[in-house]
Amino acid sequence: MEERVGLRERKRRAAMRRVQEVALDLFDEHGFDAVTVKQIAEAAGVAPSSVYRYFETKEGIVLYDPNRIVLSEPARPEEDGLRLFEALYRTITAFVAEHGDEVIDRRRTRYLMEVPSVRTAVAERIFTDVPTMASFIAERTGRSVDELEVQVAAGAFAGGLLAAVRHWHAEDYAEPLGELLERTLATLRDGLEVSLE
Amino acid sequence: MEERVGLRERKRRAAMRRVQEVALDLFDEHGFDAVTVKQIAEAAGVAPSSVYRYFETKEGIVLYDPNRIVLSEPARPEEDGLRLFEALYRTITAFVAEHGDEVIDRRRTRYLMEVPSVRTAVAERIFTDVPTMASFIAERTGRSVDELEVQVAAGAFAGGLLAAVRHWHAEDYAEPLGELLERTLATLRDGLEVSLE
DNA sequence: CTCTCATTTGGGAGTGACTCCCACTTCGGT
DNA sequence: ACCGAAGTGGGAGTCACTCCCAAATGAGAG
Repeated sequence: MEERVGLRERKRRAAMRRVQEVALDLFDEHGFDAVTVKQIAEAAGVAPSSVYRYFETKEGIVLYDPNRIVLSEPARPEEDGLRLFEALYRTITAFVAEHGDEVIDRRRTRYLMEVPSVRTAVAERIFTDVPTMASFIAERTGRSVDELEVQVAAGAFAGGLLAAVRHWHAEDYAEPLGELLERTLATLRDGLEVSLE
Repeated sequence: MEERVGLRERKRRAAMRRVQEVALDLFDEHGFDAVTVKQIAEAAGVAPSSVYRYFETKEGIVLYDPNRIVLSEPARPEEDGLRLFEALYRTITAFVAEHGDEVIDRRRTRYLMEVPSVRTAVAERIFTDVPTMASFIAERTGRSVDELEVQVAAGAFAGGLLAAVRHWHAEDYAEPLGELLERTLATLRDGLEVSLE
């Protein structure tokens, strides 16, 4: 399972972490908008063009999660036969468990939630995954991806989860993530009306 | 109810419509990305700085709806005492009824749904309204706007509706909008699991 | 260990969205 | 007709992002 990684890749990742590090330092000091990519590149000792190669956009510098685990394995076997939400719940909580409550790098998160252009980038990324989510739902429920209900469900999920995370942040991470997710999924599962009575 | 509008405002709106018109022409011919704001301004006979004054961004040119009716009156009286979804449903269908099925200017819509940067702008605008939606929900259900469930519901709504509109577009507007909305709201109301069984 | 090839990096040149500013025009009310 | 307010044109500038290519540097073969 260990991915083989040469010097090349190691250097690249080191550089990326360094760039992100100094970028966050500069952002903390002057604010996201007041810092230029050129300044970041200089401070990190790389060329501006390299920064774009690494992160695509300025927002990407904040978005990048060096510890990210790709959990795109096409559904774990033990989730087969479960109803939709049970499967989802287990997938998500497994993910959270692996990371502890430290899914969150507070430093980055502040920008993810508060700087408008970065917020937008986050939303965009989440909604990029809507088709994937729709496939997942379609698979679990035996429906077609193209059905309205499936699409709406996927969109509602994305929107609901995004709102939940923003709420979590707004309340200063007071509620344990696990609990929060459970309540969020329950709301989505049981219907918006019922759960609001 | 008629808003008094002087020559100044009339000229401004005429200019905006003209700019949008020629912009869409140019987009149709060369593609959104290949057309510069300067070209649009020239073709419309205004200064580039005016275009930005009017629309804020290039995407804003497409977003702008000259026929938009502001329906932000704080809840119509006849909706009082209704349950959340009934009130929502009536609000939305009333809006649709007023506009016929012509809520949609096909020309603009194509760009709203297909050009990445414009798509993003649409999503952004919708999610800008989430706090408003949350207030609406909070009011109707006697809960606090700050509650997780309320926030999640508002986010899920936004995401669900966005997905519905995209589905509608993807299917070439085959289904009547009223029906589509009814199914969408039903899915959100009754819960994502139930309605997918 | 060395040579060669495939990648990656640095940095220069350029594009275009968007901002700032200010002199000039034009509208609205007296 | 006149004055003050608001809008317009257009010049100058910033910065995110792209394209390109020559120089540098790992990776693998012999």
